[in-house]
Amino acid sequence: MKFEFIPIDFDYFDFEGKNYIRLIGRTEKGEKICVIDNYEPNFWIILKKEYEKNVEKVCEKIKKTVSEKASRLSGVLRTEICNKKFLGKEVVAIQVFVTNHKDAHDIASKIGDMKEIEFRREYDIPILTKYIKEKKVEPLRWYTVDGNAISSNEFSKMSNTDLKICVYASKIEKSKKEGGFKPKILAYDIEVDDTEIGKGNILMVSLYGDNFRKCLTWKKCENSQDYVDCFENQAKMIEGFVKYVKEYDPDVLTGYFSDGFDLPYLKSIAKKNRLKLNLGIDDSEPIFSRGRISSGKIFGIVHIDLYRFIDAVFSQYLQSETLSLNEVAGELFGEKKENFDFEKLNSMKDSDWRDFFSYCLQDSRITYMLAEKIWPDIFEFTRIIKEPIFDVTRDRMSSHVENFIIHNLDRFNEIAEKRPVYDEIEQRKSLGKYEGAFVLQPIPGFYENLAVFDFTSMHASIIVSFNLSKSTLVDKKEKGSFQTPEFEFDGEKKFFYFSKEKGFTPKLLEEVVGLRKKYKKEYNENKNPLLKARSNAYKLLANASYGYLGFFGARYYSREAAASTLAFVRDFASRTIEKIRNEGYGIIFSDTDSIGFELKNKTKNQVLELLKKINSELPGIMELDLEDFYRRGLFVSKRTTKEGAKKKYALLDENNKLKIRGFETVRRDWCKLARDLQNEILKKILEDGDEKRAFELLKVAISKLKNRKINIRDLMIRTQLRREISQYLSEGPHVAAAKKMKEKEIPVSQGMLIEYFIGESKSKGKRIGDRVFLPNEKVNYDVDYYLNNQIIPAVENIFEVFGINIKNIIEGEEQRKLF
DNA sequence: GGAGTTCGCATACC
DNA sequence: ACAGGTATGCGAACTCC
Repeated sequence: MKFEFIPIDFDYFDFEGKNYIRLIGRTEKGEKICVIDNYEPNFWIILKKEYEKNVEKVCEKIKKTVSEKASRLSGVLRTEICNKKFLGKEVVAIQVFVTNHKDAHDIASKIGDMKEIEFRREYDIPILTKYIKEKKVEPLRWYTVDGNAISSNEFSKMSNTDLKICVYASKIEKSKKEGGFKPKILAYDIEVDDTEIGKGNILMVSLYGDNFRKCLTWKKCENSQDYVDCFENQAKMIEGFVKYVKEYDPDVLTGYFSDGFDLPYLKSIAKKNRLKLNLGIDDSEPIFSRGRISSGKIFGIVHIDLYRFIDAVFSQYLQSETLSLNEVAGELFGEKKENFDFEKLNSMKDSDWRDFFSYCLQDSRITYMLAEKIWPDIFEFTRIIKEPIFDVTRDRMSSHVENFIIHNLDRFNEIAEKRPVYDEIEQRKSLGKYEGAFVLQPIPGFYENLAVFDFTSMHASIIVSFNLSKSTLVDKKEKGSFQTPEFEFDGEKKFFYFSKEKGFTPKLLEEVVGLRKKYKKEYNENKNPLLKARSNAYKLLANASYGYLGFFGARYYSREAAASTLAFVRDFASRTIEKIRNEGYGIIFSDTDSIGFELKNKTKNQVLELLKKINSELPGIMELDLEDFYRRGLFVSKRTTKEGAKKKYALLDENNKLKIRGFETVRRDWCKLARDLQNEILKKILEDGDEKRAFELLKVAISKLKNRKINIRDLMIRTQLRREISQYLSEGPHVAAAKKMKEKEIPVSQGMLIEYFIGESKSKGKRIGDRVFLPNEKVNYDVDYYLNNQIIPAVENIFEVFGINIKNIIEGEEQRKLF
C-alpha cells in the first residue's frame, strides 16, 4: 500500500536484537496510524593521518568486535569507508554498523585502543536523532510511504497498538504535499486535597478538547453541572479518565506543569489502587525519565507540559513576572483562572462543589486555549530543529542549537563532535569567566530629544562576519584570516585568529540570520501566526548561538571563540560611540549593543544620515538599526555613590509611551506600593516635566501609609525561594517567611514565590526577618519599614536629579506635624 | 554593642 | 547542568574596637 503520511511521534523498539523505529502519525485522510521503519545503527571511526592507507586492515580488525550485554549479543555487522570531514578537516573515516544502537558505545570503547584510530564519534547521539538525521524522516512533514500492513506474525506483537493499521515501510519519500495539520488536542488538570504527590487524593480530573468537556469526580454526585461525571470511588474515576482519553484519541495530551504534578500524581494513585494507567495506544503506562524534572512520556500520544516549553523557550516573548498559568494566559489571551478558596475544602457545601468543578474545568479550558495559541511555535520549532515534539517542548535553548547543528551536518559532509564527558565538563567549569560586554556609565540627569541605535543580532552577526567557531580557530595569522582586537584572556593580552575558509557553524548561523530576515519580512506583509512563529524561532536560534559557544555542555564549545565574539562586541560598541560623539552628539548611555544619545542641535534626518554612514563602514552582515527617537529620558545615580547607575533608566517615546528599565517599578521583589508610586512619579516627570507635582504624589502616599490607609495587599513582598531552605547560608526575609510557612504546614517548595509583609512585632529582633508575616496574619504593618526601606529608596534618587532632597523635606514636614 | 564592611542572594539588562 | 557576562541593591553576617 502507498499513502501520504505525517509523522507526529517517534519511538523505537527491539525485535530479535535489532532496532526498529515506530512512527505515529496521520494519513492524508486524517487516520491515525503507525509506521514501522528499519534502521541500521552505526557510529564513526576517524583514522590517524599516518594510518589512512591501512584503512582496509582496520576494517577487518573492527569486524571481529562483539559486545555481550544484558544477555544481548551484539556485534559489528559491516563497515563502510568514506571520505568525510571532521571539524572542517578532510578525514578518512569508517562507518561501523552494529546490531543494536544500545551497544554502539560499548563496541566503540572496545576498539578505542587501536593505534590506528584517532577518534570515535556519534555513538553518543540518541537513536531517534540518528534515525531522523540519517533517513531524513522528519517530524511534522509529509511523506509518501510504501509498505505492507502487518497483522498476524511475531513481529506484529512488537508493534501491537489499538490502531487500526500498522504498516511496515519499504520506502519513505519526501512528499510534495505541503503545509501542516491541525492536531487534536486534549487538555487536562487535576485537583487534590494534598499537594505532595501521592500523599492525598485526587478529588477531580477535568478534560477539555474540541467540543468536549468533562469533569470527573467521586466526591459529589448530586446537583452538579452536566459536564460532571460521577464515579463510585477514586479508582473508578481514574479508569474513567483513561477511557475518555482513549475515546477522544488526541494527538496531543497537554497540561500545565503536568510533568511535575498531574501525570505523576495520577500514576501514583493508580499504583496505590493496583490499577494500570494505560494511556498509551499499546496500553502501556507513561514512562518517567529521570532528569532535573522528570518527563512523562506516553506511547502514541504526545504529552506536552506547556509550562516546560514556556519556561525554556517561549518565556522570552512574555512580560509575565511569573510563569503561572493564570498570568501567562492572562497576558496571551486575557483569560483568567476562576477563584476558589481552598480553605473551604474541609467544609464544602453543594454550591462550593459546583464552584470547584467549574474552577477545575476552567483550568483545563485555558490550558487548551494556551496550547492552541502556542501550537504554531511548537510546530515551527519542531520542523526547524527536527527533533520529536516531546523533546522540542522540553529541551533548553542549548540543546535546540545543538540539535539544529546535528541535523544539518550532512550538508557539510561533517561527522558530529562528541558530547563532553564528566571530566571535560568539570574542567570547562573550572575555567574562569572571560571579559564581557561594555556598559557605559551615564551621567545622572534629565535629558531631552534622544535617539537610540542598536546592532541587530550583534553577537550572531559578529560570529558570521568574522567566522568565529571551534573549527575555524587557527594558531597563527594566515593569509586572509580574521584577527580579533587585542584583549585580555586568562590574564594575558592577546589576539585570536580565525581561518578565512568559512566554517560550517558560522555558515549555518548565516543561514539562520538570513531566514529570520526573510520570514520577518514575509510576516510583515502577511500577518499569520505561523510566519510569526517561524521568524521568532530563527531569531531565538540566532540569539542563543553565542551563549552556546560558551556553554560548558556544548559539543561545539569554544571558550576562545566566545571570548573573541565579546572582544568584537566591545570594539564595535566603543568605536561606534566615538563616531557618534565626533559628529557632535551627546552620548548618554550604552549597554552591549545599544547606544543612546542626545540630538542637541541636530535633526532627525542628520541622525538617519549618520546611521547610513556608519552602516556603510560595517563589515560582513553587521547592521546598526535605529531603535527609536525619544522625547525625554531620566537617568539616576546609584544609591551608594554619586555615580550614574547603569542599566537603570526611563525613556518617553514620541507616542508618550514609557520605557522603563532596571527601576524598582520593574522588579517583582518590591512591594506594589513602592513600584506603583515610582511608576507614577516617573510618568509625571517624563510626561509633564514637572517634578514639583510629582512630589505631591509622594506626599499623598506617605500620609496614606502613616494613617494606615494602605491595603495590605499592596505591601506584600514576593521573592523566589531559589533553593532548599536548608541550603541557605544567609537567612534573608523570604527564607524566614518560608520557614514560617513550613511551621504552619503550608506547602513550601524550591522555586516557589514566597509572599510576605513586614509587620510590627513585640519581640522586635534585630533582623527584618524577625518581623516577617504571612499574608493572612492579622498584624499591623510596619510604617517605618515601608517608608524607609521601600518608598524612600524607590524615589529618592529620582528627586535628587532635580536637586530635591526628600529626606530633609519629610523630616521637616514631620516636625511641623504635616503628616 | 555599635559602626563599618563584606558577602549572599535575587533580580534585572542586553 | 541544561546559553553568556555586567550590574544594582537589599539584608545578614562578619570584623573591629
